[in-house]
Amino acid sequence: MDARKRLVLKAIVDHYIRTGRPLSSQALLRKHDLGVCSATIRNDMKYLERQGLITKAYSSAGRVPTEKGFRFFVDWLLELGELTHPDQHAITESYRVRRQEIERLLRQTALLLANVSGYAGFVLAPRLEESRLESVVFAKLDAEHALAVVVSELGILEHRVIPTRLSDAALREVGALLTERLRGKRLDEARREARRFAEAEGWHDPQVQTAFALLLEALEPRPGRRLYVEGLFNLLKSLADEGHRLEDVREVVRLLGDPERFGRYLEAQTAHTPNVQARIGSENDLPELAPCSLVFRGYRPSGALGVLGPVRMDYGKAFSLTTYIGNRLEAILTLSHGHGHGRSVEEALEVEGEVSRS
Amino acid sequence: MDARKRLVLKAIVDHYIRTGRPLSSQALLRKHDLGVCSATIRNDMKYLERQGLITKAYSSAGRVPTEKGFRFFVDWLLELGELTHPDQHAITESYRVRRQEIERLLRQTALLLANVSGYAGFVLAPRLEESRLESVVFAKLDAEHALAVVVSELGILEHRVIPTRLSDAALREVGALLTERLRGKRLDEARREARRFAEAEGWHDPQVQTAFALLLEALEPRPGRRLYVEGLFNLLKSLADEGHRLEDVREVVRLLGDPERFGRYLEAQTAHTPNVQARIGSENDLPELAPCSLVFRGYRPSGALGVLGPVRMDYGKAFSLTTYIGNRLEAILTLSHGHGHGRSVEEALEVEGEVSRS
DNA sequence: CTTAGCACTCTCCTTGTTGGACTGCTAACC
DNA sequence: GGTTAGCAGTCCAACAAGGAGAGTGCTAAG
Repeated sequence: MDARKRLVLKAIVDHYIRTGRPLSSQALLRKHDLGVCSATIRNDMKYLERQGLITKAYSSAGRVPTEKGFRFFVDWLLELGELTHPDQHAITESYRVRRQEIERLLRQTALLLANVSGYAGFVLAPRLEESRLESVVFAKLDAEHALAVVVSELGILEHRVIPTRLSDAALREVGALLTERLRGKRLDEARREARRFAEAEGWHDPQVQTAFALLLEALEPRPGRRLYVEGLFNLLKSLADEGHRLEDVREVVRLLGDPERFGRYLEAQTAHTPNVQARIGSENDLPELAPCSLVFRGYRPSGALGVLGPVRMDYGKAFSLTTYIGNRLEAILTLSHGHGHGRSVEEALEVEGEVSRS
Repeated sequence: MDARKRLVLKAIVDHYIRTGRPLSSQALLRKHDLGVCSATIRNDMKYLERQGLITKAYSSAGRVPTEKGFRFFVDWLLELGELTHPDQHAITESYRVRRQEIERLLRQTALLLANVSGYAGFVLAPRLEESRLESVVFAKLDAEHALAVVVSELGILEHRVIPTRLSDAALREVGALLTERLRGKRLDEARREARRFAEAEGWHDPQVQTAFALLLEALEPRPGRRLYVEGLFNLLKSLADEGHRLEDVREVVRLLGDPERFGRYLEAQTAHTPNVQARIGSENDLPELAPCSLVFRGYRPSGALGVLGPVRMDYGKAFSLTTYIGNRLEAILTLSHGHGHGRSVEEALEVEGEVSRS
């Protein structure tokens, strides 16, 4: 395909992304002076149409990109820019807010993806099963209850109120013992270990037995991974602009309300590569996503994030943003590795700043 | 208004709620044999129309209720039933899941409202400012960090990772002291007291000062109250069935994504009475809620919950459900009062069962 | 107050018409 | 070969017109 044809395709996609309208051969020339007349453009368009890259709504309408056209655009024509300075600034500011637990951090990230992109943003939490346990802490709340906190290298995984009459000192002892035995183990290993531990005859005190049982319950794997979705309104707005019907859109909302299903999908899609990818319209295996495009990537360890917008989304921005925020989040999460959890976000960002310039 | 006219109105509203279609005088007679002919019904309809209770889309269409008609229906004609047994069972089952923190409890409740009603469900958290502080607990996580937990009578209000090098013993001492001084105070009083405390010269250790500063930050009032919304898909589905356009519906979604605004509205609406109320369509002061009806109530202490559905919602079910779940939640929350927080939900439910029969 | 009957109104669906925006094609041109 | 000019052809979108059907409003009688 020669340069002019690519330019014609790019012009059609750009125009369609901006306006949502078809582009005619003459209108194209009005914008870009290619030094040829409209008939030539029409011939090019014909070629592109034969390739399945563009189509027309009816025989004498202007051309719009097909999904294949978007795909070609994304793969070959998209100019990946940097995020604008204000956007970068907003992201930095947003992460600057005090120390975070993993849950808040991920929700914040989803919000950020949504706000900056103008579409919906989502973050799939890492597989906590695989993170390594750092400590188990008990804190006496009142005579009858204590708080059990499970901390991994990623931060606080779980905190649960458990009923126990054990003394503060006894609780601390149990916590210390558990921490010593379980530290560095993956969560699932830790669970097995703790279970063996609880069943061992060595520990006769029924109070301790009960505390263990409850802790094990707190360690129990969640049915699915957590999924944070924000910016639903943005998504509805763009899909409305694109002329979609409420009946189709609501199925998208249903999917986003089903973390199980959507999470599994994201997991499958990021299994082979952590790189930024796009799934355009019906390229998505989930039929309800047909009106949408997904731009997403994996992040270490074992998570995924991205934005969900209309097929005619601003892919350039979506790609930059997903890449950028993915790097940030990865830096924040992996920096706490081995340094004790809860490291200040400011520190993480400073180091990340260096990393990103490398 | 005589009995037959009321019956005609009820028939029209019932039919409209079920099918979303207008009801003609003849169709009405086919359903309910009133012993009169269609012309009589038409006269009744004319009367109801003059009262502004029903209307017709055009001069020769059947009648549909106006919002005023719905209001009359809700106020005078609605037969308040009990929840069906399966529904009650589902609710009980759902609350039976282990001990909960307030956040999980409220989210769970919103989910329950959504699932049982088939519309969207929401829960506005109580004004935490007004709940009385029970204890402040610190737990050492690692050399550099500790977890600060603020517990009120409602349960765990806030937990934050704070950086501190204080020893475990010192932390416990600070916690005990704080608890002693602050217990029983309202959160805002406690904050002032803690601030005085921190500024008092008596405490010179900069470490402790820092810990205090961070704790104060954790006590800082959230910008707004928490709002939990679930079942958005349900809402979109009903609004779609009602023929609403995506453009209108998305404004509702926008509102629900703005806890600040929606929360303030609920607060204002429940300020005068905790009873179940309905706001039908444009009775709502928020213009974007015009396509919806709100059925809601307050619950002690100072919270609100309810369902958000289409104007042609099943008000009977919405009322029963909101009442029932409100009572349950109230029982769970107020029972923990003074008994130490985190009381088992099972116990609360048992007592609640007795209350509801009284 | 109720009824029967009829005229009337308005929607909904189909059909037709027209203007305009584009394309596709062909033949000539470089 | 690629490119151009011109023109025929296609299709939509908007509007108008007409007919069937559903349901009301009204009037006069019971």
